[in-house]
Amino acid sequence: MTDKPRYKRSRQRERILNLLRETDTHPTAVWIYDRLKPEFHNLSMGTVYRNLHILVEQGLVAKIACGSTFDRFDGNVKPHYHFFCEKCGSVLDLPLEVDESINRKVDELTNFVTRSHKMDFFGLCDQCSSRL
Amino acid sequence: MTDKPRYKRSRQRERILNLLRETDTHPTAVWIYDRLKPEFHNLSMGTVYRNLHILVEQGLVAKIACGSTFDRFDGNVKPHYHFFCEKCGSVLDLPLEVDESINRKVDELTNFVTRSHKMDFFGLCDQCSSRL
DNA sequence: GTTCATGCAAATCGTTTGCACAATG
DNA sequence: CATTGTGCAAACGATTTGCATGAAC
Repeated sequence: MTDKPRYKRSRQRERILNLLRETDTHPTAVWIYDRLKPEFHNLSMGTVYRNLHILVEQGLVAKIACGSTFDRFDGNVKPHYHFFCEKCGSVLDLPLEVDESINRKVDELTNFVTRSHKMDFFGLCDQCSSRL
Repeated sequence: MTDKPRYKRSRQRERILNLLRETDTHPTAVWIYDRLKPEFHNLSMGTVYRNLHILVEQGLVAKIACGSTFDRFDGNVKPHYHFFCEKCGSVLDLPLEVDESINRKVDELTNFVTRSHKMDFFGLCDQCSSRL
């Protein structure tokens, strides 16, 4: 067994975290890469992914699994629900309150031990629905 | 523009559908492939994926996007929620009623037009929680 | 100076696709 | 016979990893 790593600071990781905290667009790894490339002109996708993984592990960033194609990342780790626009593909935060009590409801109906849940909504966003 | 295809019957596709209807384990493409390989000894993953895609398009099968790694498929197309065991990885159906009214609630709180939602629960399944 | 992070390229994994041939209607 | 389905292998896209070098502590 190897010891758990004690992470050292890295300019790249700090910028990735800042970037994620500055936006609410739930960026992809390439989006982050493209944004940071001018700043770190030798940046590689490996570095982006490695740091995203560390940030998720540290609980500073959330990974959003949307479909099976690619991941998005969220600098907002407070529990909240997402809306996926089926037309433009954007991912938006919902002002809907997170209902933690529903976890207990599942426990009552089953023999499972529920730790969390997530809820995703699908449809047309603000912009796309007004352009119909 | 090409015309929409008029699907012909295929023994492979019929077996895939039956297989999915006979199980509630939400199989992956490889699982289906492995099951059907003895029956069709020249079966290829391409055929499995192509047929799964057609079945989804026909509304006979649902694709379950879990995480970003691989897909699972569900022969039960009636709306229902899923439970993902974080220990053994199994995916289970929940006897929780699907709350369609929550879509309208999102519409009231936003300017979006919500067509559907999905809810996934995470924790320990029956078997895994009793073995602690 | 030991450990962790980086950049690069190659590898991996699930899935998709082009093509020649077989099966369906 | 016109069209769709199959098997095979190659291609794909997102992500991961091995390795030598560089930065952090």
